Formats: sequence, C-alpha cells, structure tokens
Amino acid sequence: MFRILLEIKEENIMTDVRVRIAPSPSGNLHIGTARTALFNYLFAKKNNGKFILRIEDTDAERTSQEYIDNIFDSLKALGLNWDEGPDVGGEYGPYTQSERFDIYPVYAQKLVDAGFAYECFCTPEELEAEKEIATANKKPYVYSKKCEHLTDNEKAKLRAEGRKPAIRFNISKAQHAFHPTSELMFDDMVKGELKVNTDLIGDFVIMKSNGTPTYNFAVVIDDMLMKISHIIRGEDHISNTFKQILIYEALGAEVPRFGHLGMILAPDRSKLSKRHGATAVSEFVESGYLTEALINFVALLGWSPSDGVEIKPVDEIAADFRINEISSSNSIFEYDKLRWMNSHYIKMLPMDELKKRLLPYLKKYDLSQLSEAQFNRMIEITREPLILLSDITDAVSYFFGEDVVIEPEVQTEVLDTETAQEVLSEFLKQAKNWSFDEETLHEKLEGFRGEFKEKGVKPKQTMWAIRAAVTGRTKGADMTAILSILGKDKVFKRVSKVIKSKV
RNA sequence: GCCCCCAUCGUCUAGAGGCCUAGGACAACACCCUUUCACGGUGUAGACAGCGAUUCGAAUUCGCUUGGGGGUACCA
Repeated sequence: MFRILLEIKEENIMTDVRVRIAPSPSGNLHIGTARTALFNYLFAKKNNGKFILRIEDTDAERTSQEYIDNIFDSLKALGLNWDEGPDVGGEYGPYTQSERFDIYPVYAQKLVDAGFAYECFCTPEELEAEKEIATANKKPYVYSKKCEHLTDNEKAKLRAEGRKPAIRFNISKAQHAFHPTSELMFDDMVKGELKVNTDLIGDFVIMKSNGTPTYNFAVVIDDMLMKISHIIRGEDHISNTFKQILIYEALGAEVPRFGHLGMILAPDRSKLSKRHGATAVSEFVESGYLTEALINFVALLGWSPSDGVEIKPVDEIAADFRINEISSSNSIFEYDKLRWMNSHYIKMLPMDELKKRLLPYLKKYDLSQLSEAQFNRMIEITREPLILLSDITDAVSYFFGEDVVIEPEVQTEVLDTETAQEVLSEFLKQAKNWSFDEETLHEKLEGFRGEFKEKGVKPKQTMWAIRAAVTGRTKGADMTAILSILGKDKVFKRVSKVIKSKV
C-alpha cells in the first residue's frame, strides 16, 4: 500500500525531466563518471526526459582538449548519447562552462544586492590562521564572517591596498530567510532524508578574487539556467548539496531533486586508481573490454534487475530502472565479474562483428598467409576461451610463421619424453598419406589414438605430443582444425624439428 | 579534530516485521562432458558486523559501539 502511494507520488514529479552529466576534463572519462552518466541516462530514458552533457572546465589549468575529446568519445562508445551538449547544442547553451564566464558575475551581483552575499578581502594567510585556531580548539572550522559588515570606506581602503575581493555566500542569512531553524533537510532520491546543521557551514566563496566562479556556484547557475530537474551524482557531493540548495533559494529558483549514488571503490576499499588497473573507459576498451560489457557491468553496481537476469542491453535496463531502488552503499569494483561478463559478450558476438573487433589485436600478424576460409576457421576455433578481445593475440600466435615457440616446460615435460618421440615419429610415417582436410584428419587421428591406446598410451598423451610439437603448447583449440589450417607442410616441418634424430 | 553517509556470503546483490532452514550472480572447490585448455552441465562451501531496545515474532524498526567511505578549499 505504502509502496503504491510512493510510486504515484513519484510519477507526478516526473514531468519535464532534465538530467545532466557534468564531467570536468582533467582526465580521461573515469569508469565511475561513466556509471553516474549511465544512471542519469537511464533515469532520463525511463521518464522520457532529456540527458544533457555539460563540460565543467572552470579550472583552466587542469583542462585539456585531449580530455574533452576522450570524454565525448567514451560516452558515445558506451551508447550514452546526449540530447543537448557542447557539440550538438541546445536551447540552453553554451554547454561548456568556460564559455559562460560572463553569466556568473551577474548572478553573484544579484546575491550581493539581495544581501545573500558579500565581498571578502581576507588574505589566504588570515584564513589559514582562522583554521589553525579552530583545529587547535577541536572546533569545526567556520569562516569568521569578518568581512560581512565592512563599510564602503573600509572596502575602498582595502581596494586601495591592492586587495581584490572574493564574494562569499551568506549562509545564515539564507538559512533564516527560508527555514525556521538552522537544520537544513532535503529528501534524497536514493538515500532518503539528509540533513545538516547549517551553523557548521561557513560562508563559502562563490566568486574567486580573480573573477571566476567556484564550482558550487557555477553548477547551481548552470543547472538552474539549463532547467535541470534531477541531479544524480556521487555521494561525495552530499555536503555540497546543502550549500547549493541555499543558493537556489536565495536566487528564488526552484530547487531540483537530488539523488546521491554510493561510490565505486577498488578491491582494497580505497579509491579506484591506476594502480588497481584500468580506470578510464578508454583504457578498458584498449585492453580488450567491450563497451556493452562495461556498461552492463557498471549498471549492476548498485542496481539489480527485477527479473534477476543480469545480462541485458541498456534499453532493457532503462525500462526496468527505478532510481529509488538503487543501493545507497558503496560498491567495490570487482574485475573478475567484469571479465566474466566480457567473455559472455564476446561469445554473443556474431562472427562478422567479432572478426571486425578482433582485427586491431591481430596487427602483428601477416594475415595474408591465410585464406579467408582459414582465417574464419581460426577465429571460430580460438574464440571460445577469450575473456578480453586482446587475448586473441596470444591465442593465435602459432598459426603464423614457419616455426613455433616452444614453452620450456612443454619441451621437458612432453616433447622430451619417449612416448612423445614415438608418437611423433609414427605420426610422420602415417600422416604422409593423409589428406589434411578436417574430416579426414578427425577420422585418422581417432584411429591413431586408438593404436596408441592399445600400447598403453592415453589418448590425451598422444594428442599432447602432436599439439606440443605443432603449437608449442599443451593447451589450445581443436587439433584437427589446427592441423588443417596449418597444412601438411608446416605441420611436418614443425614435427620433424622436435624429433630427436636417433640415428 | 569536526560533520555527513553506509553496513546481508570474498565481491555485486535479493530482502519493505512472520513467505528466511536468508535467494541469485561472479569468484572458489568437486564431479560430469572432452584429444588438451576452455566452454557447458551438475553439485559443495560461504553472509545478516557486535550489543542492547521495541515486538508474540527482527536481516528488516530504534539506540549505542565498531568498521568502511565521503566532506571539511578563492579544486571540481
């Protein structure tokens, strides 16, 4: 009953849904950002809303075009297409913060005029001193509001000294204007009611002394102007949310709904970083992960399908998606399950598509050595154990070149044995007259194994000897197919080479 | 230090007071299939962090403790 009421309530709010992903281009698109983007995308799809991309490049020092391109490409590769953004435009552009720098001071001034913000001339040293006192007294650091009531004369004097003011938001002013007590609360879509005592939030800077906006101010202005209705982001933003709500209110704007996702952690419960492996979407792709697998896997971090079927495409996930059912705790990024999922997606790829995607990992080989039929067959018999697309490189190495690299253990444990030597000599003798098509080979080898079995050699060992001589390994794809693809010449050459002449 | 969030097998999760002897997936292990590896199939093992409270009844509600994460910037 309660549940039904909740859903109805939710439906009502779902008019004109506009969500956004706002990455800052200080690195390649992180897998965590990709997940946040996905959840926004799913929410938009589920509610017939718009998904917007905004680039937050306020910090010019850390921004680069390369990263911007990477973000675009990664998002596209994942299929997270945006309805409005820097490249496609839209009604509420521009969608790059650095192109919006003239907007922010206007709103900052509005806040100053309304008494919700004030100029602050404090130097970094003064601020630092305040902080030290606070920590020494084990008190939370809250800005002293020293500059709140500066007179025009005092300000003029400070300006004359060459000081440039920052603009601070007046927390208590806003709090008291819109709320009865200093407790500020909002209803988070994934975590429920979240609250804070605003007395503990200092008056924070909204415009830096160099005239650029701080993050907390720029997001609010942009989200407000872009009519963002729901903000879904990582829980590292929870404390920002309170500040942002107050800005919305001071501006007389409608406060959007917020939803905060748990973070993605590395297996050691620390932040996921390069030392744990790939972290950027593009890195995963380069190392052989399929974007379909990546997106599916990441969807399962915090969300679970109602029918229990974990592997499904994004549009099906979108249809089943409910933001209030997302887990509110952090989740650990377990590469094992991603790998399993990736192998599953590789298995599901149609042959043509698979060949296309495998090509980049076959560059080191001279593919002209093989006919198209041989190439297809090679892929067919080697695709099964692939976990990453890149695994193909090693999986097919013995199909190329005259000789083959024999692993040391294979040499000593298999090829050097008397049995193997016998098998191989006999193989050369008999196979001389065989036709090397798969059907014949299959039949002949069966008989061949049979003969040795009578002599007490297990079929396994018989095949091992041949496999070791031809591929240099003890494991691998179907032997008849391998022999057939390589052809009699190469096979004989390789086998002869490992037979120890016992003249 | 202070503030906030979180807590079910190793991991991702199902679980909305009796449907729970806690279900599924990955990983692990065993067996089957098999010319190897793998795939596939069948099984096994494995969790409600602890303590109190509420209740006839708690994984589920409340409190404390512990553990983990986040925030505490003129970074985003």
